[in-house]
Amino acid sequence: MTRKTLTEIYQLLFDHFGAQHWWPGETPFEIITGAILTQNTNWANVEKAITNLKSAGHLSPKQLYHLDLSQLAELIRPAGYYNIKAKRLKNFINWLFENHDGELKNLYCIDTDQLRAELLAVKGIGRETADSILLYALGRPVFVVDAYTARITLRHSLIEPDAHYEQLRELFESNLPQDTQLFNEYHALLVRLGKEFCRPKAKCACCPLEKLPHTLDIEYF
DNA sequence: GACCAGGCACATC
DNA sequence: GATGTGCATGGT
Repeated sequence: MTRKTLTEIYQLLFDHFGAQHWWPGETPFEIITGAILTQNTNWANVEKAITNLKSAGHLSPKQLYHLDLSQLAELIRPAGYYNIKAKRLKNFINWLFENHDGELKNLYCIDTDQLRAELLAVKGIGRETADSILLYALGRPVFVVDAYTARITLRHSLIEPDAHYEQLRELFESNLPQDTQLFNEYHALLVRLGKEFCRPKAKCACCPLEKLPHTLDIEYF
């Protein structure tokens, strides 16, 4: 039995699926908006909401800052939970204006741990959303854990069933080089794998790495 | 019609 | 700390 590291597993996924080109968004602010809108929501629905915001000329911190809450909610309606997500977007914008002059570029010089704590203090931004913002919008080497990550690692006995978010994050961050591009691609590949092979009610037999070439001898640590 | 989707806050025990 | 619930649209 060949033992494979998380790095080697990554290589198998990359060789199989190729680059995923995440995050799908043209600007850091679009990425942040998508991170909030995609909470428990299909990405296709999020794209519709983002298209609405773009078409209406509201996809910037300053534009959103001045946009009425009910108007914002209507624009993002396709993304679901539109009332609460409108508030969450406003909460982020208000934090940005009250603490950082409304400029994303002012975040670049802030220490990652402090920035994460500030983001988590914004109502509506939890661990996954904060880490998605840090990694994909701000380029910090933070591993993003999501439902797919938990499901895949659990089904392959990489973690205990009762493992928490931070334990999952630690698993990846402590066993991989602190490399933003690697974390970017790895998370995207896990999502790709999860979407295709690791549905909630699917059994392990149909699930992930067994289906990939040359992976039958994987033993996780 | 049921299930699912790149969560989070809050109430309750 | 663990568990349950509300939030909602749109695709399969």
